[in-house]
Amino acid sequence: MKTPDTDQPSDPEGRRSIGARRNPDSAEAILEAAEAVLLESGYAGFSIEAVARRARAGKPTIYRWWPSKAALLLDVYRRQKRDVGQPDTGSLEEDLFQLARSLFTLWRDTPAGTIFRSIIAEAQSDAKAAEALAEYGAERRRHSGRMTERAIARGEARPDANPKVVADLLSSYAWTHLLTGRLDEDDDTLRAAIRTIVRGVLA
Amino acid sequence: MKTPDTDQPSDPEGRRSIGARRNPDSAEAILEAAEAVLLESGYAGFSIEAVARRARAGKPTIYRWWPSKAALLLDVYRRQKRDVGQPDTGSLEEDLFQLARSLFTLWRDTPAGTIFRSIIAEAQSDAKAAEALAEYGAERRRHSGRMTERAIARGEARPDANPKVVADLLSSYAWTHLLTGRLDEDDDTLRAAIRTIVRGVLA
Amino acid sequence: MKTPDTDQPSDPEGRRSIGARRNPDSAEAILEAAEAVLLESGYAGFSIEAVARRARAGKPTIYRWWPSKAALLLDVYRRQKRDVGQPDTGSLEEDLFQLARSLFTLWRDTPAGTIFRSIIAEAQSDAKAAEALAEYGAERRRHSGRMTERAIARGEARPDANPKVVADLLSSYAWTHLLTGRLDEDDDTLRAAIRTIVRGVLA
Amino acid sequence: MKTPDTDQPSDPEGRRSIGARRNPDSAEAILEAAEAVLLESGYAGFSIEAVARRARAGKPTIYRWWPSKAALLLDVYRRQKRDVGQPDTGSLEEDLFQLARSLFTLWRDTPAGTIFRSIIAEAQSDAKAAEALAEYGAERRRHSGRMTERAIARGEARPDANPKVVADLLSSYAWTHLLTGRLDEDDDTLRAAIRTIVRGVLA
DNA sequence: ACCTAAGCGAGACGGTACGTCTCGTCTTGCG
DNA sequence: CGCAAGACGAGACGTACCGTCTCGCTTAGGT
Repeated sequence: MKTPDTDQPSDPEGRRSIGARRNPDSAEAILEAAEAVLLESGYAGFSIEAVARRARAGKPTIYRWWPSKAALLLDVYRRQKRDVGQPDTGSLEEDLFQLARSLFTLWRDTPAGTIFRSIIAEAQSDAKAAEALAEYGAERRRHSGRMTERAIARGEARPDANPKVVADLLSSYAWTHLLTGRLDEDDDTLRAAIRTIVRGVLA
Repeated sequence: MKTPDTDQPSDPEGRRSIGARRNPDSAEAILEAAEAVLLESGYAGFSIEAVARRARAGKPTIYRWWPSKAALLLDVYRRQKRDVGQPDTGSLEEDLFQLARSLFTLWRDTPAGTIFRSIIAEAQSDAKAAEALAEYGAERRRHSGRMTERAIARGEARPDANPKVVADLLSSYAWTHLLTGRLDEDDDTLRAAIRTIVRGVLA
Repeated sequence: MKTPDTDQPSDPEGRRSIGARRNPDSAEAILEAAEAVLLESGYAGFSIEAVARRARAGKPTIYRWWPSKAALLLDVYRRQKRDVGQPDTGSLEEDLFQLARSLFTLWRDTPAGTIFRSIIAEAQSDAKAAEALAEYGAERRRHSGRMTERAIARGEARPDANPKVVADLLSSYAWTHLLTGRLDEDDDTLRAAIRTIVRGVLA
Repeated sequence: MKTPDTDQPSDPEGRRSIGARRNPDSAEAILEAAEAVLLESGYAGFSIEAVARRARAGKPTIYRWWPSKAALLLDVYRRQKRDVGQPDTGSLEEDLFQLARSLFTLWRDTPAGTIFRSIIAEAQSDAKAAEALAEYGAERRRHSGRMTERAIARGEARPDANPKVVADLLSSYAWTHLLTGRLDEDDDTLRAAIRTIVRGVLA
C-alpha cells in the first residue's frame, strides 16, 4: 500500500478520469469519505457536499453512481459490515443470545451502528431507502429465522413455532435499542429478553 | 363543528400580539399547521419555514416557544394523540393484543403514525429529540409494564417475570413495524407474536 | 453629581410612569443610552431595540416620543453638542481656521462626530432626517457666514464676497472629511485649504 | 433593440451554470437588478434579497462575487458611470466649472447620484465600504488635481498652489451638495464657489 | 375619595432581511 | 465518456430588528 491515509482527504493530488468507465479509486474514496463523515459528524453532518469535499470528488460523480443519499448509505453499510455470522451452539437461547450480543457489540463499537441508524432515519422520508430497508430487514429475518428452524428440527422448539415471528421479535428488539441509544444493556437484561422469546416457542 | 377551516391558513386577517404573554391562538395555529404540513408533505417537507407560512406566523414566534424542530414535533404528537388507553381483560395475552392492535390502528389511520415516525427519525440526528424520545419511551414501557404486573399479581404470570422486558419486547415490535411500514399485519400474525412473548412469562 | 453611572443601564430598579405625562427620567435615560450605543457600536449597531434594552425602556416609549431613528439621532446630537463657539480674532483666515480646527477636534475626540455622521447617513434614506439636516446645515452656514460678513465690514474681504459661498465651502470641506474619516489632517494641510478659500475673497 | 425587458426579471426561463466559472449573464443580471432596485426603492429598500429576487438569482451567487452590499453598490456605480471626462479649456476656472457642472448634472439626471449617495451612507456603517470609498475619493482627487497641475505649468496658477487642496475643496463641495439634496444650484452660485477656490491659487 | 386618562416596562406578534448551508443540476477542460 | 471543479437557482436555517399591539401597573388631575 502506498498511501496509508485511510481517513484523510486521500490522494494529495487528485484522481483523474481513467477513460470512459467508472474509476474504482473514486468509488472507494467516496465510500471511505462517507464512512468517515458519518463517524465523525453523525447523520446530522452527513451531506453529499461533505462527502464530496472529504473525498476530493465532484458532486456529480457521487450523483452519477448513487442516485440518493440512501443508496450511498446502504453501500457504506454493506461495505463496512463484517457479518456477525450465525452461531450454532445446539441451544436456541444460546444461539439467539450470541447473535444479539455480537450485534449490540458491533453496533456500539464500530461505525456500523451509526450507519444503520442513519439508514433507518433516511428511510422515514425517502421511499427508496424505505424499500431497500424493508428488503434488507426481511433478508435478515429469514437469516436469523434459520436458528429457530434448526431448533424445531432437533425437537427443541415446538413444531408449530413460527421462525419468522421469533426473528421479528429479536430484530425489533435490537433495532429499537439501536435507535434509542440503549446498546449497553447488560447480559442479564439481554438474556432475560431472549429467554422470554425462547420460552414462548420451546416444546 | 364550529370552524370549518381545519387545514387552511386559518384566520383571514391575522393575529396580533395580546400583550407581553403568549398568544394561545398562535400556538394553536402553529401546531395545527405543523400537523397539516407533516400530513401533506411528510417528514421530508416539514420545515419551520413551511409551518410558519402555513400558520401565517413569523418564524421567531415558533422559535420563541419551540427551541427545535423536535420540540415542535413532540408537541404535535402529544396534541394529536388520543391515548390508546390500557385494556384490562383479565388475560395478559388479550391485554397486550388489544394494546398492540389499537396502537397499530392509531398509527395507520391517523396522523399519529407519521408524526411519531418523524420524531424517531429526528432523534437520529438531534440530541434533544433523542433525549425526549428516550424519556417518552421509558414512560410508555412503564405504562404497559403494569399489565404484566397485574398478571403476576393474579398468578397468571410467573412471579419472576420481568414486566420491563415484556413491555420492551412489545413496544420494540410495534415501533419497528411502524418504522418499516408493516402496520398492516393481520390479527393472526400479530397474535402469534404476542402469544410468543406471553408464553415466555406464564406461570 | 448624584449618580455616577453615566453609561450603565442606569436605574437598577426601573422607572415607573409618573402619571399621564412624559417622564423626563425616561427621556433622559433613552437619550443617554442612545449616545452610549452609538459610541460603543457605531451607527451600524444603533437600533431602537438596542437603545431600549440599554435604557431599560419599552420600545413604545421610544416610538411615542421619537417617531423615527432620525428624530432620536437629532435629539442626541442636540443634547450632546457643546457649541464650538465663533472665534473673532480680527483675521478671517484665523477665524475660519480656528473654527475648522475646533470642529475637527470635537468630531474626532467626542461622540459628536459619530453622531453627526449617523445623521447624515440616515438622511440618505429618511426624508425627515434629510429635511432636518438641510435646515441644520443652512443654519450652520448662516452662522459661520457671519465671519465673512465681519471681514467685509472691516475691509479685509472684498465687498462683493459671498459669505454663503465661503461658509458652504468650509462646511463642505469639514463634512466630507468627517464622512471619509479624514479628521486627522495636520495643521498645515488644513490651513492650506482655509487659506485657499480666504485668498479668494480678500480685498 | 432585441430584448425590450430592460428592467423586468429578465430571462423568462432562468440561467444555468456554465461550468466551474463565473456566468457573466448572472453578473450582468444582478448588477442590472441592483440598479433597478436602487432606482425604484432607494437605498432604504436596497437589500440583497430584493436584488436576488429581481435578478432571479440565488443569494449565494451574489455573496460569492460581492462580499458585501458595499461591494455590489460600488460595482453598480462603476458600471453605471459614464465618466464625466476631464475638460481642458486653458482656464482653470472654466475647467473646474465644467467638471462640477457635469458632475451635478450626472448626479441629478441619472441613477448615479442615488447610487453614490448610497455608497457614502453605507460607508458610515460598513468598514469595507469606508475603505473602498476612501480609495475611490483619493483617486478622484488625484484625477481632478491634474487640472490645477496644468494651470501651474502654464503659469496660470501660482507655483506653490496645492492641487490636492483644490481638488479636495471641489469634491467636498460636490459631495456635500449631493448628500444634502442641493444639486440644483444655479450656474451663478456654482461659478461663485468655483471662482472663490480658483482665485485662491491664481498667480 | 373616586375615576379616568395617559405614560410606563415588558415582551409577544407578523414580518423582512441577514449571511450561511446544502440541495441536485449544469458545464467546462483535461485525460 | 468519466473525472474534479465549482457555479448556478432554489430555498431552509436560526437570529436580529422592525414597528405595532396589549397587558398590568402607576400616578395626576378632574370630579
